[in-house]
Amino acid sequence: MHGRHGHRGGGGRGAGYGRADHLLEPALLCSLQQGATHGYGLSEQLAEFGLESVPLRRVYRALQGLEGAGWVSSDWETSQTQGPPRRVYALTLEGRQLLHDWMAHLRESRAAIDRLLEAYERSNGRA
Amino acid sequence: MHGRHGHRGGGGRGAGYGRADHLLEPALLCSLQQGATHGYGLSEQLAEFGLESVPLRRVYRALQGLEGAGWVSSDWETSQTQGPPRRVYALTLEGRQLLHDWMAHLRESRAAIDRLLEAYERSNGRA
DNA sequence: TTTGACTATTGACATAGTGACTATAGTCTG
DNA sequence: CAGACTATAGTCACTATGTCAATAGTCAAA
Repeated sequence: MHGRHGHRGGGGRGAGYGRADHLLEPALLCSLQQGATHGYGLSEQLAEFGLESVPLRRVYRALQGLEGAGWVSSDWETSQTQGPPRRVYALTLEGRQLLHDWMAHLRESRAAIDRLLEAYERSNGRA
Repeated sequence: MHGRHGHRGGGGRGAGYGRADHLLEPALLCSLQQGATHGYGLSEQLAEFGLESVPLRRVYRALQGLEGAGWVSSDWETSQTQGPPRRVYALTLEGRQLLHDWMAHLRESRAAIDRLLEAYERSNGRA
């Protein structure tokens, strides 16, 4: 049996074994924690996390997935835009919980990376 | 095949956002650095890196991919096994270089995770 | 010697995730 | 009006992964 972190029913994203998986979704949720925004704007905020080169298409898809799972909700904003209508996303309560869990998961990922890095330097006889 | 891993040289390469991805391949290369082994054995060694729940099938596939790219090489070992013949993998020189690059990449991933974790704790008003 | 547990690798098919290209459409500036 | 920028989404091809199962050798107990 796999030690997956199975909670939250949305069948979708199977993070599976991979400790150090996508940073995109957690980064989006983290941004949304500071206030609702639309995908295009979020895409620009990703630079803060070093995710500046994530394709826009992927940001939108991630948001659609997050919404499908109930972790964010969206509404159209038709005025006050600098272009066509925007779909503005907001964190749901469940999303807030997920974000919390996700952060714990990331701490594990970081620990796994550390173990690997240490093993490399050890067996490498130091650089 | 495994398109990515544009690594080495070209600063460009599509990466960038995919920071914290697979630990499996680097972990395999890291293990192989300490001596050649077969997939089944490697699969057991993965526990050291916290990757105990990676499906065997995936380990084999990863090794096939690594070999296809020239980063490891393999030979059959028919005697001295505790079962059927084993395919024993060894790091190539290119694999050694890749491992080095990969570790640098992992340090970046680690930093990205840190940034995210910090942003979370900051905007979260601390837990 | 047959059975079952463990070792060991791989094939095949379905499905999920991604990249690249394309379509649509509103706003703003000149 | 043209053209740049804002803003979101469809589609298709390719890749990665999950899952089930096939194959096969060794070893120890019944």
